[in-house]
Amino acid sequence: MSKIDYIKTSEIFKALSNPIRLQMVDFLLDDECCVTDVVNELGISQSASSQHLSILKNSGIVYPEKHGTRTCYKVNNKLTKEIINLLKKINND
Amino acid sequence: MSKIDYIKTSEIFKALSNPIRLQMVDFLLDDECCVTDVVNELGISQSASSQHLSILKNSGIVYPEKHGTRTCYKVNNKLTKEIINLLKKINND
DNA sequence: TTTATATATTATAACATCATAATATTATAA
DNA sequence: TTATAATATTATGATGTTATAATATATAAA
Repeated sequence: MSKIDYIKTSEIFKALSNPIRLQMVDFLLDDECCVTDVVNELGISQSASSQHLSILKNSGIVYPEKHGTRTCYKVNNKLTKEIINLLKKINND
Repeated sequence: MSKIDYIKTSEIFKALSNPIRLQMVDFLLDDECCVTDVVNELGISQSASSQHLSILKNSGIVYPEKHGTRTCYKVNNKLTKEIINLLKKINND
C-alpha cells in the first residue's frame, strides 16, 4: 500500500505528541539552545526539561553538543523540520 | 516565537503516534472504507478497529458516514493529509 | 580542593493507553 | 418479530507517561 515505516514514524509522532516537546522543537529550530535556555523560555522545571530533551534525543529528533558545563541541543531530523515548516504554513483547519 | 497551536497540534500527533492508527490513516486515504475493510486489511480485531477509529475521529482526523449497517470512514484533516504525503516523499533519514 | 553551576538520573504517584474479551446497539433480512 | 451482520461500548489488567521532588554527576571557577 505504501512505503511508510509505520513503527518508526509513529515513534517520531509519539515524541511530538506532547505540547511541551513540540514547543521545544520549535524553539530549538530557531536558536541552538542549552537546557537552561529551554527552561527559561518554556517556564518548566530543569528536571522536566532534561527529561523531555532526553525523549527527543532518543527518538532521533535532537542531538546534544557539550560545551563545558552546558549542553546545547539541535534539531537533527529532516522529517521533523519539514513537519514544523508545514505547521507554520497551514492554519490547521 | 511561532503561530503553532502546540496543544491542538500535539493532539493530532498523539492520534498518529500508534503504528496501527498510522497505517489506518494511510489506508483510508487510498480507499474510503468501512470498519470491516479496515479489520481485514490490518488483521486486527473488530473491537480494536472501532476503538482506534474512534480515537482518529475524536482528534478530527477522520469522519464517519453511515450507510445502512456499515460505517465508512474518510480522512478529513488537511494537516494529516499533507503529513502523509510528506512521509511518502521522504525516506525518513 | 572546595564551591558553584549546569545537567542528568532516579523515585514516586497519578493518570493515560493498549489489547483483549465480553456485551450492547443498530439496521436490515428472513 | 426474530435472526443476523456490522459496529460500538464497556471492563480489565498490563504497561507507559507525566510532573514533581530528591539526588547524583561533571565541569569550571575561586
